[in-house]
Amino acid sequence: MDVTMKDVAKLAGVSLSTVSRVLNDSSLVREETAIKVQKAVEKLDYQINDSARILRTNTSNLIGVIGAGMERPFLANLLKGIEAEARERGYALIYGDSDGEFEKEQNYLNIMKQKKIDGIILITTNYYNDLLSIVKNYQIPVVFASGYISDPEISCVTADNVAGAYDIVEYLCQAGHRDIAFIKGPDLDLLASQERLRGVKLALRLSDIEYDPSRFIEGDFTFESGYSAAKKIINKFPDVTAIFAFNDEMAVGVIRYLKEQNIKVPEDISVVGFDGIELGKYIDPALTTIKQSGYQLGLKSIEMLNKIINQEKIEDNKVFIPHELVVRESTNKLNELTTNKEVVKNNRG
Amino acid sequence: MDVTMKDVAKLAGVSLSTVSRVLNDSSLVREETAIKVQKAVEKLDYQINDSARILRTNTSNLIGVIGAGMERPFLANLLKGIEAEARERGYALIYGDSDGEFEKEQNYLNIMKQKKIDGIILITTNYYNDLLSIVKNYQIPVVFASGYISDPEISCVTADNVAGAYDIVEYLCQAGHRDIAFIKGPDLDLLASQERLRGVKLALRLSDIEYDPSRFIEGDFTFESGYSAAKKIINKFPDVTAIFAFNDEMAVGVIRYLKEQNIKVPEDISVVGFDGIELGKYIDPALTTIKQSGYQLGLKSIEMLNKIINQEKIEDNKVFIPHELVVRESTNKLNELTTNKEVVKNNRG
DNA sequence: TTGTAGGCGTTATCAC
DNA sequence: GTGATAACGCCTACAA
Repeated sequence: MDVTMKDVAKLAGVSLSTVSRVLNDSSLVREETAIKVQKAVEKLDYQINDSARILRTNTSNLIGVIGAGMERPFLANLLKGIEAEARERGYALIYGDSDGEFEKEQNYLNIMKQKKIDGIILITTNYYNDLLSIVKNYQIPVVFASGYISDPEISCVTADNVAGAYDIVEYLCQAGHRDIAFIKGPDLDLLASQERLRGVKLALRLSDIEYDPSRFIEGDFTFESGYSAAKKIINKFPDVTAIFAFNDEMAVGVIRYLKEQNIKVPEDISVVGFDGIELGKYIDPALTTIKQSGYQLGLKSIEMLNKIINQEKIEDNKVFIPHELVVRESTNKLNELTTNKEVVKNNRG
Repeated sequence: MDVTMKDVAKLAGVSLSTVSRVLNDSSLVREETAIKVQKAVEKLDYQINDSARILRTNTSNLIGVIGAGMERPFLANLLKGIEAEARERGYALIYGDSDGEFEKEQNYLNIMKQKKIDGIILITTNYYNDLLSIVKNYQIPVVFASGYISDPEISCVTADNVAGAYDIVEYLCQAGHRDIAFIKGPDLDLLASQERLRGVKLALRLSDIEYDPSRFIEGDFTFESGYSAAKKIINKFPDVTAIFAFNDEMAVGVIRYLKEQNIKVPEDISVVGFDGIELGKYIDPALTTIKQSGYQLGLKSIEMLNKIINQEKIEDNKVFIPHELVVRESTNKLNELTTNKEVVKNNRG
């Protein structure tokens, strides 16, 4: 069996409670005694038994994360940010992937409840409404990190997808593009993709361009889906001058397809993405996109969750992280030569 | 307070022990009673208190994962594979990023021990020897998933980095390249990068090419480091005909730099990577590389760990996952035209 | 300032 | 088949 407090107490020649006090930095213990205990702890390499502590205190310093498709670069960085900030604040992470299936989400939620997690970060986009009612019922502090949740009781941290999509479409329109095609996320995605869609519609309306649903091809945020969506677009709408893929990976797929067809980017068709993943700087042509920081998103999510757990006052439970339009090489003004400069426009925060 | 077994027992009109038996599928309980209990469980939406169970049984169904740089596509897929297979086998995951720092690794190891994890997957490459001695001392089942560990007591699952690197260098040599430059991983990486280096040396020797250490530039597996390493290479060795970056992201960085210098890939310089991430198919030119499946690696790691935990017999505690040379567009034979076909050569495993 | 004792929610060992 | 009851290791009144 492992070393327990009892062993430490015996070695230090004090009682159990004294050991406990020392371990919990209770001030009411003589320095001399504390040192004795510390020495015993080190000598025995004592490690607290977390289960016993949790059982007793009902608080675990454990945060649950339920996500889906976290291998996408943007989300991988989100997870990294979550982990770093959670560690910083003394939480450990228990992580589950739902594959976007409600049953798995539900399942993880139960497991996490059983483990008495202090709070939970949800990154799912499909069945979030069902999830919310479970979470509310369980009374677990929760922060959504994958989109805007209108329910006033629920906290969320997210990029402003509506504004971001608006910005980049406006940019295209101002560059003279009117014949634009779009690659959405999965129709099951009720958050980011829907929000970006709203931003697009808004920008189109203000530029006096008719909204044509048939110009929105469904993708699934992978390279491959961008590639095949591009094929459909080129076949159905040979006159497009610009394509907006709702994330960078799909935009990369688009660019690949266009190259194979000897269609020049940006001379023939401009291509833009969303997210601003690192890769976008290195493909050719470098990708014009809306940049947001997944890492930052993760960090802010934990920050907010921590406040909720500690019942601190929260000014606003809907938080937007900054985004910016980054113009690189994959876009140009209609009937103009390409400019290769990287320009940062419109940095909101 | 939450619903406990006591509440269930009361509602079902049975004793605590009976409830426990039902929950643990003990056969020695009358069907009738079992149903009564089940109903009470559902009615109260009873969830077991995991801490109490762990405290009592000393087994947690929890697997710890300590990694670093997990946002890299290959490793993100590894994590995905780990998660999927762990879930499948009834484990939950507790995940920590060490940033490649020994102190953080050590710290997570302690936290995980306190949580009574059943086993641990280590994906770190720097201080693994120090980690190993701690893990051994803690007597926790462990599987390494980031390289070959020679210690016969330690299990590992990994791609055959030596053979993979050998294969791709041999391929370059057979295509007539003798003037090759290399971009290693960080010198701190004592596993994958070192192993690939060994494979390279072997292939060079067999092709009768002198090993010149100055032709090995240190990178850190990022796009950016590939980009800047390429710059150094072109300046120092203007006559190279091929560059082998030790992972795909760096290879993408190389290709970007070469394009900016109007150096044609593969006509002027062939470029190869390692890992076979999805992206490699979509950049232009598509990347020749050694492909291995991170997902598969994760899956096999959990499979092995599960066996160790259950004290099942293990035939071989060193497992290699398959790799294959995938020839795409970024390489050609010296003094020949590019071929654009994707060819799978040498699928071992 | 320190020690004693009860209980957190389970499981396991006894009896019945 | 079922039911008491004693741990598991820790925290926390309360007592000293």
